[in-house]
Amino acid sequence: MTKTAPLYELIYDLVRQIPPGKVATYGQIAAIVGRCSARQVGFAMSATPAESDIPWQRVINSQGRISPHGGGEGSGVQREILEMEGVVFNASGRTDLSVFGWGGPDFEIDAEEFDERTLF
DNA sequence: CCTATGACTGGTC
DNA sequence: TGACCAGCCATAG
Repeated sequence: MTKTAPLYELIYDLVRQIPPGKVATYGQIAAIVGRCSARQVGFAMSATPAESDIPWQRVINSQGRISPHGGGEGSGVQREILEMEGVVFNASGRTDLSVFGWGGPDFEIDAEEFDERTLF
């Protein structure tokens, strides 16, 4: 850890604000943070231990699908958690971001360049 | 400082 | 739907 707060902290804090039954995409998180791309979000998640209090399972890719980051079964567990939260998956293992897509922590965030929040 | 890498994204076939 | 290509940015060594 360096003296400067790693981008992870910002992402973690954001992920923690994701309500149950909702899912956010890497691009969405990156857009809210406004200081990185989706890849950094995924990288942050990889650095996030499963034992943390971070609902990393609520962070999925833009395809509304869970990223097969490790043992394929691991992603299966992630799906079960989301289903338990109230998220529904299709036969293809995808979720409807139009319904379960997270609209952000609120309509505002500490992001400075968060001008175009007209996504929804 | 430079190189390699990654749980991504969007477009195209 | 699934596979391939190129661009993206931060972290680690």
